Amino acid sequence: MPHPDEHALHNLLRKLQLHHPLAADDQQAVLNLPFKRRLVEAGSYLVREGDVPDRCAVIVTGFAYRHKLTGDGARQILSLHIPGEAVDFQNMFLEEADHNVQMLTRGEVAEIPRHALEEVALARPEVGRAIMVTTLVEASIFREWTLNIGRRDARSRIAHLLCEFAYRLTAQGLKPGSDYELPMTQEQLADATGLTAVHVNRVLKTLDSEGLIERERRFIRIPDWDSLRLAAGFSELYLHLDQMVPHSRAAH
Amino acid sequence: MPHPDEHALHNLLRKLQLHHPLAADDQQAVLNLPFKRRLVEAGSYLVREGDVPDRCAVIVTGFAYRHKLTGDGARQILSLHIPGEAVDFQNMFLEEADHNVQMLTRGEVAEIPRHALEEVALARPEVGRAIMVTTLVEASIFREWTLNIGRRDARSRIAHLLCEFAYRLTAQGLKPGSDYELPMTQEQLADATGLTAVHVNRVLKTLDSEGLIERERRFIRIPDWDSLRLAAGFSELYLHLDQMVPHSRAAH
DNA sequence: CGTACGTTTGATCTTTCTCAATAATGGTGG
DNA sequence: CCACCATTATTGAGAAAGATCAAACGTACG
Repeated sequence: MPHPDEHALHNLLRKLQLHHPLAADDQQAVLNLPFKRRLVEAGSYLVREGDVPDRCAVIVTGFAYRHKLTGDGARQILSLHIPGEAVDFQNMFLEEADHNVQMLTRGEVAEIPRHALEEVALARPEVGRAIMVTTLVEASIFREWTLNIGRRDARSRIAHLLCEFAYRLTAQGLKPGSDYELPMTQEQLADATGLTAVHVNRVLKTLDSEGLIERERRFIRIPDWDSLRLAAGFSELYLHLDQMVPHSRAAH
Repeated sequence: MPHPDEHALHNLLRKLQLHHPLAADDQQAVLNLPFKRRLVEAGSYLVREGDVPDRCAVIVTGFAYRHKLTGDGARQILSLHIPGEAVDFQNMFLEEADHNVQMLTRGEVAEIPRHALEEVALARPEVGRAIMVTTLVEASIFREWTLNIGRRDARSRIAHLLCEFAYRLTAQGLKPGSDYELPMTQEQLADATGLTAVHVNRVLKTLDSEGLIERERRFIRIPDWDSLRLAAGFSELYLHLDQMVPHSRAAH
């Protein structure tokens, strides 16, 4: 939950500046963007394949995921999204959405009209660039997921996803402690890693018994960050968090 | 081979306009970009992980691929690139390349200084938008590959890659006939699909014996486009080739 | 407090991988 | 043009990771 009187786009600004710091007036321009707050249930769609995007949803609270389906109805989750992230940069300049974005949990989004966003991006080159950079970082994460699914075994894949999520939460200032909630069912975890739910369950148990993670409901605690990183083959360079305090240091 | 007196950036312009048509003066601005031609051997690197990008390579002739490696040295090919494609849009606005781009074949590239490209993108919003759109389409292809590797079986994966390559060649005007050369070893095909070379070989033979493809060296002929599409679960929407003549119609 | 959803577990099956050997192919120097 | 070498393609046999099927167990929430 954000502080009640905190600006709904504060998190978006934070996210943009993770990759491209902005001057005070550019910051203000982002915060001045028009938007409409909307409460959304778990499972509700923020974007549907085939939609013509006319607005851009920013997550204020809650979590979302991007996915697409094969002709046979198999689902692949393509990315996870946390508060502060704009889920429509990927679609905004295209005619038609090529995938779905759905809420993982209940939450709140701020919807910014597309034209307002385009106007600011054009009038303020540094804001435009911040959007571009943020979009490119997302593409970098897509690539890492392809590597993860294509070339790592089940144990590493899941460990990698757990590392990435923790890292991104920390970067966004959303993870004060050494544990966090991973707001996904094992079925969703399976669809994110190209596995089956049954196998995900077994791998989670293995990671648990190996002492790499501790689980309580969907809360994950990572007792030894370096061991999990090793198991995952995780390297955070692809997140392009240049100006960040490294997670491992923050955790000590 | 391009016509000898054809402009080296002609193909880039064509590619950009596949997704976002440009006015005459914007077109001219693209063609006026400064560049240096360079001959490159098969296997030479256009981008290396860790590079600070200061120029953007456009493929004039030949083919390239994008890839990254796990800590254990396993390679995942992330995308294929054909003449006219700019290989560095993904890195240009980031501090540091997070993956490699390597030539698949011998060929020629035109290297455009980064600052010149940024200047044009800024001075000419429509060119900037064309670059943005092209980059987003690339991201869409990354997502389709994740789906392909995560949720399709080996046969569909390979069929899908064959469909995509044919489609993109056609869109770029590089495939006049009903066959094409797929300039990859089976090992590279394996790294692109998350399989092993041995299994790729077996699947290719299966596709061949099923009559879905005919092979002669690395030339692929697709006798019945619709059957291969079906086997692949291929739908071209993710390529965002809005203004294109559909391949199936062009093939009739 | 019951129902739907999510998790856990076992048994068995299948795809794909691994290892290993052989056969083509293409390019190179003589 | 030919012989040679390195790379790539093909094939077989056996192993393994992960999928499938099925059932039981938890637990959140209306």
